[in-house]
Amino acid sequence: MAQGQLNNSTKTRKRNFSEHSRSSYAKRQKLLQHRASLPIASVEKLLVKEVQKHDTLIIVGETGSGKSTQLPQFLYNAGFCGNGKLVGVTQPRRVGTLSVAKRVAEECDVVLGEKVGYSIRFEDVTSTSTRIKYMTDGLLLREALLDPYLSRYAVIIVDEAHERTVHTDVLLGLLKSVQNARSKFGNNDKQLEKENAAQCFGFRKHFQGRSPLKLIIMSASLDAQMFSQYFGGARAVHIQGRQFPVDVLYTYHPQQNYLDASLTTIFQIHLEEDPGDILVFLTGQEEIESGERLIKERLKQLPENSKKLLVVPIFSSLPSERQMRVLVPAPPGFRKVILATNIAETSVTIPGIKYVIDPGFVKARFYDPNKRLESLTVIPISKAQALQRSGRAGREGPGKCFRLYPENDFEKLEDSPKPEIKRCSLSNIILQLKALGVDDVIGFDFIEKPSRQSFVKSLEELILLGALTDEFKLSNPVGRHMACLPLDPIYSKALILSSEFNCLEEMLIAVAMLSVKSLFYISSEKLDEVRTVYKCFESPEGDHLTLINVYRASNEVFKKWSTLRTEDNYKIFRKWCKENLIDSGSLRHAHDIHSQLRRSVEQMGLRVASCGDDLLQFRRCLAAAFFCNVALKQPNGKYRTLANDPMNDIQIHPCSSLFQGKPECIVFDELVVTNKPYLRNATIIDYLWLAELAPQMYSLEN
DNA sequence: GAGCACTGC
Repeated sequence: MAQGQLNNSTKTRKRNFSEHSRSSYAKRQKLLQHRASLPIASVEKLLVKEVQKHDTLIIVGETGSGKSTQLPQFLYNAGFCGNGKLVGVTQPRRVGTLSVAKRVAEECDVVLGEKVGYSIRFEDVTSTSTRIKYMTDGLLLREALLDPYLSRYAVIIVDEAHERTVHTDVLLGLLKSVQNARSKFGNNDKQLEKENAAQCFGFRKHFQGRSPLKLIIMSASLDAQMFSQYFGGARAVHIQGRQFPVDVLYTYHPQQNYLDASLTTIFQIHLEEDPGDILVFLTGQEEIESGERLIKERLKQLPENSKKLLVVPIFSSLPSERQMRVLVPAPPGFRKVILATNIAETSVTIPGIKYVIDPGFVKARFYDPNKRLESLTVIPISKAQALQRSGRAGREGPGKCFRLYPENDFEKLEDSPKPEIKRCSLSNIILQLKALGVDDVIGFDFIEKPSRQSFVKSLEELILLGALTDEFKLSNPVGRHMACLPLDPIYSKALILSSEFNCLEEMLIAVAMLSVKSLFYISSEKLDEVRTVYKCFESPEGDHLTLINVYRASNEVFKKWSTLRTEDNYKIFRKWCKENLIDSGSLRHAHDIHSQLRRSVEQMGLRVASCGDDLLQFRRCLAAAFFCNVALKQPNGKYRTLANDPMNDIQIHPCSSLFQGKPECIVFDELVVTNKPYLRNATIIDYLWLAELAPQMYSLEN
């Protein structure tokens, strides 16, 4: 696929060269000028020297320093890619990866996929000539499963490390041990080779990985100290950024109602301050939608000849076309006010912002391993987030940030948010580490270690699922197969089991659909409409079957487009989605996941068969895999989970097809607390199946 | 009878 793209682009370039040569020359001059003006440009030699001198380097680069685009080029030019080795750069997000790679390819004047390439899930735009490779951190982790010493890389740069995603944290630990092992091989110590070979499976094939690995961690300032300590006192270098000054203003008193205070501030800015757009950080969809309504009401009360204000919302579950609206400049005479979640902190950069309003809160997810319970809670932001938010006002010129809390409250904030690894289930991480040859996962060198209880609960789950033996070893073939699939262990188990239940075809669809969040875009106005449409797909036996119905209904129009990618076929697909109030991006994503999973299970030699109308088989298979997620109806009509720390009085989520029917016994996908605890994506099972299908957890006497 | 930040393989 990458090859095809390469050829195409090369042809296009040749054909258009004469027409575009003049404008592309000008564009290139501009690019080079921009490069030379970056703060990092003046320290190129110094940086290269530091990398040559130290195996690990922490680079603290402020926004606008050019570190992500320039440093890899410096290293390439300094000869770090000798012997066909690569400079790898990891990023936490797909879009970021792609856009930096594009930019660098332009700067190097090469076709993307040649010297400069990128690799993200579903898209590998690299070739044998690629030397600078941008990728998501999760993908490099997957790569480590195949090549435990990451022997192709001379340098690995971990960008945005301060965001502390699970992938980044695991990657840091892994890179530390790979670096250690590779420098030891450099000393040619046979005994150590043997020891390490025992630790990392697949080692014998990878003898090339003997040269030392250079490691560069790029971070924001507040966390540099911690990274340096973690890497044994590694040297930290600071690079100047290029930001405009931002005036930070605080309130005198804490605000009771921050939404109300935000509105007051919006109008104050709108009526009294110079032109420039406003960015307001709120916590969720509901808050943003009511904020939008309230602003429009207040606007009506302003005198007719007042300045105009355009309200634009943005949050992740908004379909991407509507998200794009924030990038469009306000029409003449209008000031734009953007109501955003923390999507605008890192994922989306909005041009034209001069004013930021920061109430100081964020919605965060937490996980309770004992109850297997996720919760979404509004909490105060950290200092790092507050700085990130105010920085959004100074990208194009001097700006102002209004923090809706007193200055001494700022001092009380945590430095950084709690890293994700302390807020999620460890089951998947443990499985990955085991597959990488890390036997003692609790002893793994995490930069911050999750709680012991969290390890214990996930280890228990993996043993119950049959992924680990009673001696905590990865089982063969079940555990190995599960580790190969890019899924949560329960989903992987469901796929593996379903080939025995003759319903792998159905389970592939169900798992792909469960992996995609927010398939239906639901704004508060369209609520009833969504219900009516959803009814056509609804299965009385539960949501898993409903999801399968949606997928199958879309299959015809999707297949038509995916086999012949014409604009017309795409329109037909989009029209179908629109009519059924489904987010086309999400559905497309589900189809992509489905085909990736299908390839994987076929490679494992599993038999892809359909159970046809025998849906009992499918539900029995769900019970056999999701036995940790079973709930029983209580006399009061609410539900009780059967985990070892059970929870009472939970409701099936009202969007479920089982919400009204209230069956006796269900399996569910998630237990989430928002305003109340809810069970999401439920399907009816028979309680009596459990003793037969999951005897490891349900013996007959219980 | 309800709406859930953000990512990723």
